[in-house]
Amino acid sequence: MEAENQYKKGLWTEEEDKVLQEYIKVHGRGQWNRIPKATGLKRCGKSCRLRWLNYLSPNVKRDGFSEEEDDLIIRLHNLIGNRWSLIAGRIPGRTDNQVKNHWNTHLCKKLGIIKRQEPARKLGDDNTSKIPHHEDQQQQGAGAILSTNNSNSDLNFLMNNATNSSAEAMEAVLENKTKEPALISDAVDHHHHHQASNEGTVDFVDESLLFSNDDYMLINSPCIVDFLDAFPVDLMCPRL
DNA sequence: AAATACCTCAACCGCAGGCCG
DNA sequence: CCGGCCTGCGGTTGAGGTATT
Repeated sequence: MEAENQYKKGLWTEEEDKVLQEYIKVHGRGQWNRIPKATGLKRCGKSCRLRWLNYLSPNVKRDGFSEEEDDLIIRLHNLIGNRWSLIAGRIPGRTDNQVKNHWNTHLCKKLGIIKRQEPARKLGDDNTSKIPHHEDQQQQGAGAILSTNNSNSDLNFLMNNATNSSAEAMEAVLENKTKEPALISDAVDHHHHHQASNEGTVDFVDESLLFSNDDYMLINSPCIVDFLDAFPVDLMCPRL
């Protein structure tokens, strides 16, 4: 209780920023909880981390979002839902907070998405509501199916409701995800094949394959761009 | 010019998961 | 295995700025 009160809240001052920057210049990132003790800064470690990651880090871009970035965010959101850190990780210079704010303030409006008042339907809880409503898909994007929790039960749901060929594709992807990370192109091929033979259905791809390793799955790589092109917004949100 | 409404985004909060002793 | 600590994530809040009345 008392320990919490010793920390300041609210906007950071230039002075505080300088102190934090100096500390990180010398000691590097991490060990956030040591910062208040080491520097005398009246901020908790969590606050220091957030300030650095969202504002002070030289990697953070401060200018407005470009059309390309918007497009990327929309596509990724349709694929994986509110996984802001994953989305931000694919957009150089953007933080999860920036992406989240940008989505909530600009892109929602742009897409005409209305936030639902009722709690999100829990997958697996209710058999009668397992298949997403068309209306829901319109409002939140099919990616919202995956947004709350990509648990095994969700995965089972997806598998159960996928068409045979897409389920096979998923299985193939899952089998290979621990071995060859770049099998995404196979998934895309599979998708194209499936799309050609089965118009109007929605395929699924395991996000852990997509985002499992930062070293090889850069969003700007031809591979991931191909993949995103294979999942256009209108496919994921059929009547958007 | 003042009051009010609206918008944006930095920061906070609570929770979950990983790590370590 | 358990508990404590740390980090990271997503949802939410609210201060400050801007637009409107």
